[in-house]
Amino acid sequence: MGLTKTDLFTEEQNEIANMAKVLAHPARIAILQYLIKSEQCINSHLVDELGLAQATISQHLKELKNIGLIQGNIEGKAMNYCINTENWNAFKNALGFFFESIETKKCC
Amino acid sequence: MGLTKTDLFTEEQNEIANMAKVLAHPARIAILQYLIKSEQCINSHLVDELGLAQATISQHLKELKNIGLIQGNIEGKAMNYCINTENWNAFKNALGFFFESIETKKCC
DNA sequence: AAGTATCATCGTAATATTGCAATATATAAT
DNA sequence: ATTATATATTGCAATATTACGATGATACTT
Repeated sequence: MGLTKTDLFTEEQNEIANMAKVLAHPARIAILQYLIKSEQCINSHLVDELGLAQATISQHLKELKNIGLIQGNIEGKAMNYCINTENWNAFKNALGFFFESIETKKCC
Repeated sequence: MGLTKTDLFTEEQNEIANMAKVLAHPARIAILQYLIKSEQCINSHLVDELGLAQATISQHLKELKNIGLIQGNIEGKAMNYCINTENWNAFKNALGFFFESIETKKCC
């Protein structure tokens, strides 16, 4: 079916899954790493850097922007994307909280 | 096309994406949270807990097992799944490292 | 042995994601 | 105004993911 039954799960569970989904593609990881490294960039740089078509990269950027991990500012005919630090930290904390929630106990 | 071009990216980028992909479904988050809470469980408990079909849950458990986040031990006719603490920590560190890699700088 | 319980696998249907060419839009340069 | 540059959007083809019924495999029960 391909249709996730989100109504079966808590809001928290759906949110964590949605955050993870945005990170679930190497191109988006590469974009984020490039943004982190260069502090800012424009789409055209990424086309050379990643080797994907311009349309594809634009699509990945859109997803990153939708979830709030990056933000874009128009600069002439170019587009300056950069990390949204506030949301980046929110992501880090949410996923960090999830991973910390385990108390190391014995198991089977 | 639906086919990720993994050869364009570094091994690290593909690994992070693959880790995120496993977390990118609320059912798998729910399973992990349930495992954390109850220390162990069997498939049949999860069917009651989650409201998904047994086949579906078995499929999600397989993905979690493949990536190493959980491990299963046969116990009679039941199956004891539990968190693989070692790999759990590896996940936590890898994603943590990724999120820490940013130095808070000014931006656009 | 026959029946029951638990979990995995297979086959299939439906939706989602990825990728790109073509096109649209907007600004800068000439 | 026309052309060039940079990015977004649209439409489409192909693969991936999700979900589940049916079936298979295994072990316990009687």
